[in-house]
Amino acid sequence: MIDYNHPAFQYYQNVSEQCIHYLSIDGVIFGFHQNQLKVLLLRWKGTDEWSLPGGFILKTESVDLAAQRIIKERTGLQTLYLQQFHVFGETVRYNQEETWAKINLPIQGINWSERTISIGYYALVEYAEVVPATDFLTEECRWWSLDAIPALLFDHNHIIEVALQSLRKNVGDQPISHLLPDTFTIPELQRLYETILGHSLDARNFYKKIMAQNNLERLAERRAGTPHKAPYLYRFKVAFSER
Amino acid sequence: MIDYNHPAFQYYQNVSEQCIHYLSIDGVIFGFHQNQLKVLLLRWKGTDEWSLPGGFILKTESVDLAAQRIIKERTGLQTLYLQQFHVFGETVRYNQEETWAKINLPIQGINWSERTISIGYYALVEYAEVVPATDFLTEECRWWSLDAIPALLFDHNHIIEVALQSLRKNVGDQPISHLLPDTFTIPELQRLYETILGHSLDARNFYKKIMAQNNLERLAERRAGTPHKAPYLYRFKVAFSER
DNA sequence: CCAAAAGTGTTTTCCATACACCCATGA
DNA sequence: TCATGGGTGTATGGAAAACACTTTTGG
Repeated sequence: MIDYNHPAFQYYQNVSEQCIHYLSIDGVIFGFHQNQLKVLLLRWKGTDEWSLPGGFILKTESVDLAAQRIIKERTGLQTLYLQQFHVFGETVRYNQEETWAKINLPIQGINWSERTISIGYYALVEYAEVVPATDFLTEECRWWSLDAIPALLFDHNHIIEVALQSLRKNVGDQPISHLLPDTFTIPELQRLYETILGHSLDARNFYKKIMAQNNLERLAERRAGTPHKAPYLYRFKVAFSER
Repeated sequence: MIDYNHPAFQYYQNVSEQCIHYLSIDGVIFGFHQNQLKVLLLRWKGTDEWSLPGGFILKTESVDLAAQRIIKERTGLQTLYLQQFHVFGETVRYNQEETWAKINLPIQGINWSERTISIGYYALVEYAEVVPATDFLTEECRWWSLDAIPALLFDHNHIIEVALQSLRKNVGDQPISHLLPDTFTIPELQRLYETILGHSLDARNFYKKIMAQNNLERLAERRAGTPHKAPYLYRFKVAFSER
């Protein structure tokens, strides 16, 4: 049952010593590219199975910092906007046998998680700055469009769903700027809101509302290389983007 | 250091075996009485120190059910409206030595929590139905008005603050009816909203807004025994209160 | 009759929505 | 020149806010 030479064995042994049992973190990393909201997913070694990035909390580490560490490792980012959004605490969150069979790991015999309570965090990151990195259990890390996400391992489809609902509900408070590059156009910003909210917005009303907040400054340049009329570039005013 | 005969020792030994380490639940139980928002607090045996009710999660129990169990034990209620609102995961949430000295318990030597991550839940309950009950570590359980809460043990003042912010933010979605008795008056309902929101409301606008939701039915009777004009009694319509 | 709270309607303001035309650009 | 998306103002409707007087009751 247990392959003591499997790298996962060593990993879980370390985790078992240094981390808090029964508890994990799952990260829903949102990015925005080509007018689509994306999440970063990992493909497990030797399989076609995908999951969210996640990890465990060191006994000496705050939960927020654990989430940062875990997500920094997958994105290469130094600074992160993170938001805790839900604790998934059911005793049976998914079919364990089925899942372990899928990921082909000899960990069902290890005295680690009969169950796991997961604290969900979502991150808002700038797509272009992310350098996706796998961990040693996975062999591919890449962005998926929200509307094309496959059936994931564990209950991760559900977690993404809850993360999105939470983001949607709180979109007014959140620093959406983190999802965008330094400069962007108003139509791009509108697509972002539309994708998060899940419905289209009126361009004129959107423009008015955004401008009323007085958070953007228009640059002299316009976006070059578009097939049509070149849109102006904007940037979040510093006081705002520093939030 | 360790008094093996102390009842707390036995308790923590059981907890240590059956419950998840490093993790706890704290409950902010909101009630409403005499036009004031209240929370249920516990006084620790032989001290003047108060804290929120809390407890631990059985290894075999879902987090939501653990919260229900813990709060049912302190309130005697059979049904509860509960809302998970935040995870408090700092490594140092309060001064442990100081706190343990205050509560006068010989648990600092027990191999239990170097730290505790706490999942915060708030409950909305009907004040009059609650029969406050102590646990074996405490000798008094009673309601405190939100604006008269003393300095509490642990970081519980902070937890209440965060719970209140969360309730305030979500007040529109929450089943406020759980905080009220079966029948109540419009001014009472208004006081409740005012207390949660932290500012006063215009009675005429409030009346219009509440009535526009079409959730209340006016009863034939009025509230008796008031020193002034007797207000009508109302009740939430069944379809609404069943939510 | 006086003090205090209950009960109620109208006006105004503001925010959200609906809506259409011209402009710039690349193909 | 045409197709496509960018950029912008005005008018309307509905919700929220401002606002005051009459009614009821106990003392």
